[in-house]
Amino acid sequence: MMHKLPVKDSTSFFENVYDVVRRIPPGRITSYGAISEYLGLCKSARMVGWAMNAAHSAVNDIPAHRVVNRNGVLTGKHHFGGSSIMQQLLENEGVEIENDQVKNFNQLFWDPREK
DNA sequence: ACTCTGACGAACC
DNA sequence: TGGTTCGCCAGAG
Repeated sequence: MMHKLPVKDSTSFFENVYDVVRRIPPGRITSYGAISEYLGLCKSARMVGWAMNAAHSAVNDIPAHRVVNRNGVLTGKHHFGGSSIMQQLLENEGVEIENDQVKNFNQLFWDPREK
């Protein structure tokens, strides 16, 4: 049978985003754009951030704090229930942050294609 | 069916 | 250098 696909299947871009984010190693960070590019949504980085917002509601252990924008700025920090929660989560992993921006962004950047 | 909204990013002025 | 506009497209109202 299976004439129809399940309501939500693994091809859902939500799942794809979550899967990538979950693979971000602690102490590393990546960008919305990198994820969207990796998923073939290259010009739809907004969708990634939007999926993350949905993930926030979900119970999943999604390290959303490891996803920042292309400049390494913690643009999503206000979605963690506090103004500095995201920053503290990152600092707790050894990521240095200054003025809401990740220091050594280029060095800590994790490319989804790495592994 | 339509309009508005976005945790982005790049182009444009 | 920096603010504005546009593209992207799925959800919500």
